[in-house]
Amino acid sequence: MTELLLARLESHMPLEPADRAGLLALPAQSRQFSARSSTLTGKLIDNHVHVIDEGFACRYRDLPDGRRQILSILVPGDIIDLRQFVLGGTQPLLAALSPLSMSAIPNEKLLKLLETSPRATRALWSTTLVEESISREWLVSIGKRSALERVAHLLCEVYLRLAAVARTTGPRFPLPLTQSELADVLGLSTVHVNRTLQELRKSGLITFQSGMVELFDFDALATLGLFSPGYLHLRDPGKIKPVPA
Amino acid sequence: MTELLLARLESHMPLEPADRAGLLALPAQSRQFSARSSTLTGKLIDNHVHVIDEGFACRYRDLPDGRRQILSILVPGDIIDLRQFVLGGTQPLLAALSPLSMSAIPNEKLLKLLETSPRATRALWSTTLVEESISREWLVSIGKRSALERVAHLLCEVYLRLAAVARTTGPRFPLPLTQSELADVLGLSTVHVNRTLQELRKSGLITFQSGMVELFDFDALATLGLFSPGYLHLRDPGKIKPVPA
DNA sequence: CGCCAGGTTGAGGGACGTCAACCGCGGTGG
DNA sequence: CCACCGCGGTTGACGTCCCTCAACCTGGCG
Repeated sequence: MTELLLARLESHMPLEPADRAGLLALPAQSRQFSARSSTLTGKLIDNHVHVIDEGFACRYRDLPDGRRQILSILVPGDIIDLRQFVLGGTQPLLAALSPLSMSAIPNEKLLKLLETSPRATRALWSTTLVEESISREWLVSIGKRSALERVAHLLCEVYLRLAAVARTTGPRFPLPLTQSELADVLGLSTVHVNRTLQELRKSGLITFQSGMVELFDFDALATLGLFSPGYLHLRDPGKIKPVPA
Repeated sequence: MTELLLARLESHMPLEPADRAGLLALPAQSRQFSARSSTLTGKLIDNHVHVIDEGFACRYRDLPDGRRQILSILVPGDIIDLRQFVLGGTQPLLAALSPLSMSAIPNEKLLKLLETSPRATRALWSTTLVEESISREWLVSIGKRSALERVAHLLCEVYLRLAAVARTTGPRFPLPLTQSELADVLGLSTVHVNRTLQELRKSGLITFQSGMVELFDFDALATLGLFSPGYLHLRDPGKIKPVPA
């Protein structure tokens, strides 16, 4: 099993050596997905739980008339189909936002681990609770934050989430979303996202070109977006400090 | 432990007799809260998980400048502080929307059960996943649905959730929210909620007075709100026909 | 009887959406 | 090697859904 998932689990709650060993003993089959923005549904291995090793994906829901809402952005270390595994039923659609590399763990192996390790179970449970916490913060964004605040908030969030899995280089990080996809994340129109990004650029707070973001002043952006990192449940949120302009 | 919680757990996934016995053996202390719209934070019993037996509550988040977003509506059978129990950290604020009756289960008893019953663990895990699923559907509402659609959708959701715990009487059910609170649920202003409710009343679809709702045509409301009940993960969604796609 | 929270109504405004171009660029094929 | 194509980004004009502000109304309650 991937080290990355282990780091993710431990970033939310501590584990004992025995749990760690059990998790590391899980067999993982590596799998690549190249197509961008294509649906992943049906391409994942049945009866396996997938962990993103590299790349970005998203969950989304379509309304009958073509409206689309992106429900979550998935980054390295995120677990794709835990909720399907636990809850069953139908889940939101999945799409790749970039080339993806994933590890697939057979459900029955995972099930066996969960039956013997309550702490590992709680660690996995925790990851789904953190995701829920993020969903809720997005509710606050879409419900109450202005367009400018929403964009600022999202950039802060993604920055910290990527920093936690060492996918940032200083103040820069990849965010392979088109402005239209960003609009579907934020509950805005493409045009308005465009104008909002321009405003942030003109303020000298960010750059955003070809899927790469640079944050020139994280603190200012956090203030602007009414961002406070508690909801991400990172154990060391203060460790990451931005590079000033 | 309350029968209600057991019914809730089994409404999402089947349990074995042993699990059921373990859950029923949990000691529960009953607790009443009378004040309406007051914060519950600090009034719950520490190191206990609470289950709502009767009444309504909500989770909410305040922004520094006074904006408020209600993140979830909690109805009988919902578990209040499972995520605190599993994940720790800070959680959204809680408020009572009506007089509340709750059962409190000591954390350590629950912990002991979870260590011996993986299936009960998954059942409880499932309840948090269903809540997440609801949060996500709210994201779709606030992000993409019009005001009229949002109100219609919410009423359909609450109706089915209450029906699942036998808190509806025919087409009528309690919804003890002011229009201003409804606005904070739906990401709208109070005034616009008022006008939207009037429109639904004039269409003959609903009545909504002093915290009681009556749905005259659930199917029409579901169609209007682009409502499809899958996300609630009820095992018996009734004879409600879903909206396609 | 008066207060007050909640509900209702109207006028006016603003943030964001829609529509429709146009641009720049990488990919592709002739 | 260049013409073409199409997607993503940008811009302007205009429209609208929803917000804000500010009354006023209503009913329950002390």
